Order: sequence, then structure tokens, then C-alpha cells
Amino acid sequence: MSKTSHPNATPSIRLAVDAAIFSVIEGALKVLLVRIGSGPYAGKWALPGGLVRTDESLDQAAERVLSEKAGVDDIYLEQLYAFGGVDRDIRGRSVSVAYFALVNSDRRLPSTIEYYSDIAWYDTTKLPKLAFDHAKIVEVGIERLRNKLGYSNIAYGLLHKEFTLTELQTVYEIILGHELDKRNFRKKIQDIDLVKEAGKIRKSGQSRPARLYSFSERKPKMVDVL
Amino acid sequence: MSKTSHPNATPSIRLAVDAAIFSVIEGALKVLLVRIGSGPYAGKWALPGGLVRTDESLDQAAERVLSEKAGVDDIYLEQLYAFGGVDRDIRGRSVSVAYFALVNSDRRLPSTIEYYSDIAWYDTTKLPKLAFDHAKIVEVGIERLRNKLGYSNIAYGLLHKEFTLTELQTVYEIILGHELDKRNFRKKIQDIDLVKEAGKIRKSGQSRPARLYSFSERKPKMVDVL
DNA sequence: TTACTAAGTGTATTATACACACTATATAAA
DNA sequence: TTTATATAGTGTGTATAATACACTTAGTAA
Repeated sequence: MSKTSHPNATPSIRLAVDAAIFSVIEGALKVLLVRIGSGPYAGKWALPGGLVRTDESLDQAAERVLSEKAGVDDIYLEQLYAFGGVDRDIRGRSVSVAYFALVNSDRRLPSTIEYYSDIAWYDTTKLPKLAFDHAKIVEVGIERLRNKLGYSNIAYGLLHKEFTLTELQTVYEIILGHELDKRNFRKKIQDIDLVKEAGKIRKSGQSRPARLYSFSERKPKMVDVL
Repeated sequence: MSKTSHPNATPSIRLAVDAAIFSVIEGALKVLLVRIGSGPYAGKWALPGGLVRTDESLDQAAERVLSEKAGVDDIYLEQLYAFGGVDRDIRGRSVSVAYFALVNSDRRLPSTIEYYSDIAWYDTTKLPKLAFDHAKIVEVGIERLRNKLGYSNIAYGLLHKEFTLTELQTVYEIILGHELDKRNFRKKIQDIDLVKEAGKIRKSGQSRPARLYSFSERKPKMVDVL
């Protein structure tokens, strides 16, 4: 914050928020993309985003964008990084505060959505070419997700209220990109009481039924998971 | 990034960068503060900062502010967090991208500085009341510093080119706020080859002289230090 | 009753973290 | 020149955590 105004200073910089919304769906880590409907980027895929309004905080702007432009509410959300390269938008100078969000796989997406011509989940290993610097935002988001999985309980944002330990382990494996040992994983998870038994059983065809668990806390919390 | 303009949308939000510059001086973790010279916040202490210009990236703005308003160049610098509360500045809506910087203790500060009426290092445990949300920024900065000390080599930003292992350990102790075991600390530091011997000796009065070391790399690098 | 599928469980080995105290080398003072 | 003083420098044993690894269990379907 400065107290003097410079020639060439701020108010012509547009301030946006963009959201990298991740989910584990059909065995893959996916990110939610929208197709831009008009303007010089029409037809290109991008992260859902929007300009920050003068009467809302950054966090509020991110929540609003998630709700209006991706149809998701009440999900795990945290600030990721501010991207401010001079040439990131050919329409003029802009700065984007990127957010990082997690949703579980059974959340239904709206089939059509305000402002965009299409909306879809994309496998993060098979992304189309993205508009702006959004490929970089996705990359930073994945890095954050991988790191945080190891020292926090954010996985709760990706799973349903109740889940089996195998499902939990699979989420970890997909995001980290490598397999984990079943016994060591379960030992660790139980040691740190990340989850508690739901007291229910899920039958799943011709195999032994699995116990269901839920997260002991569904608020962000630091724990040494791996 | 969005492609449509909203009523009430961006360009009246001023975009600033503010820098939390830390150093370990005289046995304490200090942060560089400046005194605001005019306007409604005149006389208050704050972090050095300034508005982002339309022709510079966020990182460039941070570097410029550090140089112009704190007189420091070529130091460790990384983005910390974007602060965007609606009421953070009584003069009107603003968003600040905060940066985190480290300098070593023998860097001379300019005695007077552009835009501000005073400049000084303050012990982070004895801060005056700060303008805006700068107290929060300092808090987040200290947290980042403590965390990063454990898994990166950023301490190089706080030490001279050559230093003794005792000096290095002292920097860690001051920032972490607790003592470390000398033998375990040195063992760890050597195991991960964080530093290399400079091949010199520093005599220091009536005691055994100490070997001098330097960091093996002076670029940010991930290493398990503690 | 047999075959199939995924769930669930324990132990031994290795690596890492931690606790802990004395010796070495210089200067300064007696 | 001897002694005191101050900080540098070093190793080992113990406890804890991380890893590697394979069989039994409980259900469904043929």
C-alpha cells in the first residue's frame, strides 16, 4: 500500500480471480474447464474466472465465481497464487489471483453455464491448450495439491462423507501418481486419526464388504499424512 | 480472467505490492518498516509498498519497490499472499500482493528514503501498531519463513557469503524461537550438503577459531534441513 | 461347494531423529 | 610460562518412524 500516486499507476489494471477446481473422477485427477464464448479467446478452454468487484473481497469474488460460473458452492477453497505477467492477456493488462478448489466426484455440473459456451472436466494429463497463463495455474495447483496431501487433511474435499479406506488410498495414489503400500497406508491413517469409523458396511458385489469411514474433521487441519 | 465486464467491476480497485523484508540483526528477527509521511495514515508505520504500474509485472513491481523505497536490491524475494479485504484501506478499495524478502544483517539501509518520513528495523516481537492489514502480512511472512527454513536453503538470504556453523545455527534458533542441539544440527547440515567449507578460519578473540562455510548453492532449493 | 474378488491384518528390518558431554584451539591475564 | 577463559568441534547409543513384504477373511456368483 502506498500513499502517493504514480504516473502510470494502477487503476487501469483489471483484477480477476480464476479457479482451478480439481476432482478425482473415473480414476483420474481432473480439472474443471470452461469454453470461452466470445472475444479474442472465443472457443478456447480456460479456468472459470471473473473480475473482482469493488464491493467484495478476493475470497468472496472467488466464491461468487465458483458459484456463478461453475455451479459449485460450499467446497474447499484456498488462495493459490497471484499471476501478474504483463502479457498474460492480449486484451490488456490484468492480474489474476488464482484459487484452488476441491470437489468430490459426484457433484453434478450444470450442463450449461452463464458466460461460457461449454463446461467439462479434463484429465490433468491430457489438457487442451489453455487460454491466458491458465496452464501454469493448473500446474501450480497440482503441485499445491500434491504437497498438501502429505501434511493436511484436505483429501476430505475430494471424497464423499463416507468412504472406504481403499477409496481414500486410491485418491492418494491418483494424485501422487504412484502406488502406496496398503498396510503402511492404513497404519499411518489410523495412527494420526485422520478418519473415524462410520459404523457401516458397504457391500460391493462378489467380494468382502468394506467398512465405511468419515473424516474426523472436515475443516482444514495440519497432519502428517505421508 | 473473464471475458465480459460487470457493473461494479475492477478498474477502480488499486493494486499494490507490499514487502515484508526480514533480517536477523543483533540476535533478533527484524522486519523493515517505514513511516508514512502524508495522507490519512501519516505518522503510522507500515511495510514499504507501492502501486503496481501498468507496464510491469507483479514481480517487477516488488523489485522496484524494494529498490526505490527500501534501498535494497538483488535479494531473496518471493510472493507471499494476496490480501484483498474490502476495508483494508480507508482511502478506498485496494488489493495488495504481499512479497517476502530476506536480507543479511550488514546491508546498509538508506538513512532517508523516497516517499517515507522514516525507515527502521523492528524486532518482530515488539512491533508498533501497523497501518492497513500489515500486521497480518508480517505474521504470514514469519510463518512462511519458519516453514521454509525447514525444507529449503533460503537461510542463504540471511547470512553473509561466509559464516561459521554457529552463526548458521543461531539464525535458525532465532527464527524458530527455540534452541537446537549443536551436534545434531551440524550432522544434519553436513549430511544434506547445504554448505561447503570455504577453507578459511575466523579468529574471534580468546577462543578457538571457527571454520568458515558458504552455501553450496545460492539459488532456492528444496532440502530437508530439520 | 468351489471359484472369485477385494478387504483386512502383523512383523522384521532399516533409516532417521534425538539425547547427551567431553576435548581442542585459540587469546588474555596472572 | 602457566593458567584461566571462551567458543569450536566431535561420536555413540537409544528411541522412534519408515519401509518392505504375504496370507487370511468375508462376501457373491457360478
